[in-house]
Amino acid sequence: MEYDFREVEKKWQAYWAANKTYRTEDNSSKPKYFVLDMFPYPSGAGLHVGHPLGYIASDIFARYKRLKGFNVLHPMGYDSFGLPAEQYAIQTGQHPRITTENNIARYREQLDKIGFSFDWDREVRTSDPQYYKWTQWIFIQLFNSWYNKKSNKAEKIETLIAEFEKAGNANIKAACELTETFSSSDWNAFSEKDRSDVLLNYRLAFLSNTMVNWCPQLGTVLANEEVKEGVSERGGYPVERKLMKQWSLRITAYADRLLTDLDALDWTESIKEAQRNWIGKSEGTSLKFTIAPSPEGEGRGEVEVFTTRPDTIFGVSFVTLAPEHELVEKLTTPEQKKAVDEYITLAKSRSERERMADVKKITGVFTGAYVIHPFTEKQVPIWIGDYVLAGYGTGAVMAVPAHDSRDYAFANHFGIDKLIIIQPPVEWDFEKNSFDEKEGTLINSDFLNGLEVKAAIKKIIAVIEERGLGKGKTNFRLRDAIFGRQRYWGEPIPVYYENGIPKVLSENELPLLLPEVDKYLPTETGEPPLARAKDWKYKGEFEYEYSTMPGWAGSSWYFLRYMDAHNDKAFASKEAIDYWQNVDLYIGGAEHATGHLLYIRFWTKFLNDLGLIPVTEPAKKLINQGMIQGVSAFVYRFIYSDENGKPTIPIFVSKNIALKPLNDDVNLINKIDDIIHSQFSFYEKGKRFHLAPHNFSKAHVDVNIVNNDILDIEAFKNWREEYKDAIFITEENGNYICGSEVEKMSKSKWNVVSPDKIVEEQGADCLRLYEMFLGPLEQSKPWSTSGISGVSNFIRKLWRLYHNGDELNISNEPATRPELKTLHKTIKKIAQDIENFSFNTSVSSFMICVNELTEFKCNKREVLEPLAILMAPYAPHIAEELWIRLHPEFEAIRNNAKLGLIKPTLTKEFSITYATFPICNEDYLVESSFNYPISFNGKTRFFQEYDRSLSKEDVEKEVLNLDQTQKYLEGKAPKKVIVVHNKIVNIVI
RNA sequence: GCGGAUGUGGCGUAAUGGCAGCCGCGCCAGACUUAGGAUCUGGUGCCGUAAGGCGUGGGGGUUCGAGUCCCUUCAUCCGCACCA
Repeated sequence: MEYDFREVEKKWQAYWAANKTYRTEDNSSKPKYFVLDMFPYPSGAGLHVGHPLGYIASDIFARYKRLKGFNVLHPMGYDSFGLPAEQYAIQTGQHPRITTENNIARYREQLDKIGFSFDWDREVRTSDPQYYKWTQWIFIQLFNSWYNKKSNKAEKIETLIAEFEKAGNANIKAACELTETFSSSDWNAFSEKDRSDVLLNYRLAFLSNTMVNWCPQLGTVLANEEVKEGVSERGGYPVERKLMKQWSLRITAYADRLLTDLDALDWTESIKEAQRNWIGKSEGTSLKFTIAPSPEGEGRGEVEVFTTRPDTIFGVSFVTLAPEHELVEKLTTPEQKKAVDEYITLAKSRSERERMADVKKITGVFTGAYVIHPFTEKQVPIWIGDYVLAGYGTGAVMAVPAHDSRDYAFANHFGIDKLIIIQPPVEWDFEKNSFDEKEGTLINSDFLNGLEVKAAIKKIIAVIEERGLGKGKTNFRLRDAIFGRQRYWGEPIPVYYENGIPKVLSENELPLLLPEVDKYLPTETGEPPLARAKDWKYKGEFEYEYSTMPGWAGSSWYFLRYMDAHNDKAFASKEAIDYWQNVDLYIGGAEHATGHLLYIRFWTKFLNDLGLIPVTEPAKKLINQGMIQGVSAFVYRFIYSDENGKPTIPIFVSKNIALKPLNDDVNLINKIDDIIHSQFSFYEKGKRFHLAPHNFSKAHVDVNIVNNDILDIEAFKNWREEYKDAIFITEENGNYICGSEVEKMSKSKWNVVSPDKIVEEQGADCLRLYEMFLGPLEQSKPWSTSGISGVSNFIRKLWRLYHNGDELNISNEPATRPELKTLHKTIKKIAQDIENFSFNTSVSSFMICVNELTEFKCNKREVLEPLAILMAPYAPHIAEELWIRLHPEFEAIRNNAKLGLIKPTLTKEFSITYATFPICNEDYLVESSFNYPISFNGKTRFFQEYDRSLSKEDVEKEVLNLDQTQKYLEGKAPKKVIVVHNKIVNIVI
């Protein structure tokens, strides 16, 4: 009888669950190993075949480590706060909690069918009050902390207050935007509100007026990484810039550490590079320009710019301010006021998307004001341009058109002079381009003349600092992380307002539960949904903060919660944290490069600063699995309407007809003509039909009703009510052919393939092996099931190796040397592959191994028992079944297991999960002779076998004496003979 | 524009600087047969009857020897992008 995967998989899944086979103990004499997957957001579409890719890989690794004698923590949970459930709630009124719970139940069911070795006793859900209690708790710690630049870490806010009381803020070096200094007596005289305002400038969680990405359709602000190409990542709605009072986290305080600590991490270079890019460290100089006095002679202060090229100071021909710059209003002359006001209104009205779409479009306006060049004393005009960003540097730049391409474009557009002050080392046409490189010799630059660029930068910084014009400064592209979302389905921010002063809840008041609301929409006055909650007041009196935390809050520390998931005294116990430390192997998608992976590092460093955890990084090693893309299917709908402009019964045209060039369409016109004539009397011939490509609309169709591009027409008619009576124009053979395209797998594209079908039809082990067999883990690839039969056959072949018909057929005789060679070769390969995360090559090694053993007709226990263990990480169900069959003495246990009668402690020992990974004995791999490839000028011509112990010199002698060698030498003497011992012989003629 | 990655049969892919194409799919031929999406055997990079020749996106280089290292160029994918 064939291997019955359905029965076997079901049996063992029930057994593992009943006996908690994968439960992890916190205290163990074994070394620890923490394997973590990025937990999923439980979406309504369920698990698709892309999800398990990473999970299977991490599961293999976790199982391997168990076999290698490690105490493995391999948990799973859900990132269960988020937008889709809330959008669904808005549409249907169903509480997001219900939606989320349903989705989680479905995910769990799907995950269970794949045979993962997760310790479900440690499951976390970010939307669980027992979990988000601690998310809120960490927020409170952030609120109660400031960043001390002297000690280079976060400290309790009390230390800061104590210093203020003693000496004001003069000696404080903090990550802070506040520039005014105050003395201790000032501080002591401040009102409570003043103190609160001052402290907000220092707190790591703080409230401030900031430019935010506002998405009107979603009714919320978004973080920078939630905005892609000017539209929201979720939903694709337009995003605009807006000034709002918002909670933020001072991640910029950690910019330098987040950057430098990357070097020591075993993460892929591309992720590290993406983070470096995102943090965007840039070293330069701040520089003050005095504003030329007004015609009335009054001084008007200074404009401060940031530049990385202070050496180009003599090439400055104008200064540009961002439209939002605070000096704009003050500077603008009466004559220019109208133009400037118009420009600023225009700049504001442009959405982010428009602004980004026409990056090349140069806009700007002259303010009418001038600054005085600090060295030449000449007047330099001040312009406004939206190529200057308000949020970066000082929001103002000194423009050097000859040596900066953006300034160049601006100057060209407005006809401003360019001053060439660097002699490029190569021929350069300044009529065509600016010369931006940091090389060349300074000219027309007074005391910098003759210096090379690098030397000039050094010298000018010294001069600038000496004259007090500015100083060396480092800027980061990284912005503080906006933390409030005007949404319902998230963690409430544990803050209330007492007389306008924000205050945090105390620990024993946590969790601050998410209140019930009547609708999940903003209020009529534009307040977030939480403002709808009835009688929701702190101590019945004070208003709570109405915004909730962003999606990334809960995921920024979850790895710690797995260590001690049910603790209600702390986010995790000290013992658990000290034992588990941090994640040894983290597997997840590369799309989190600048979001989640930056935030989780930030929170880890923060918690470390407070002495709460011993590590400064969340994960030692990170692997990014590739994305499994979907192959979308399309139908081509012929667009037409009746005389009232209403669409009538849909007509779908098969791909090859729809995509035919225009001239070939006569038949189609006639065909559609006939159909229309027979169906609709109102049709006027020739009036509405002009066949052109735009007559077709291409629409996604559910890939599950398409097979090899052929549409299941009946299923399609039932798919949507409006297609019930649809008409199909098929290919000649009667098939309707769909178009196809590779796209990201998503519900909206109807290309989601769930793993369920494969598990149902081929088994979980087959899915696991096949997903690994697909190719290197880190590579993205479109999903395709062609080839799965190879894996399926392999599993049956493996089974037959252990069985004769229905009976187990195992011999206790000693194995032969070739059999042992095959086994040990495989042991070595599998161990190497797993450690290199090369799971695809493992699968082919298994195939080779089973093919060879089948050929040997090997049924020796000495070989087949270790083989079962090797297979166990990849195909745990069949391996477990073989294991118990190999050990008939476990029969009683097996029977009891079916009844769920066995104590967990007892069963664990009998599960293959806790067997010992076999050790490769190299002795079996070595052959006594080696078959040398004999090559001439690098081309292999024939082979010759020699004893491995034969020396290089003797091999050379022997080879040269061979008849075949003489044949290829054609009587000539070899110029050179290279013998690489036990590898190759190359004869150069 | 900057950064990261990838280019190998019909397809997915494999090769510590040492026989290019392992393993699988597909395809071809055959065996068995209760006719199946089963199993087994053989073949399958391209050109050529063969001997042989040509082959890892293109060009160049290092080397006895290059898919692999170096330079250059092209193509595709991903991330960031007016960051001064």
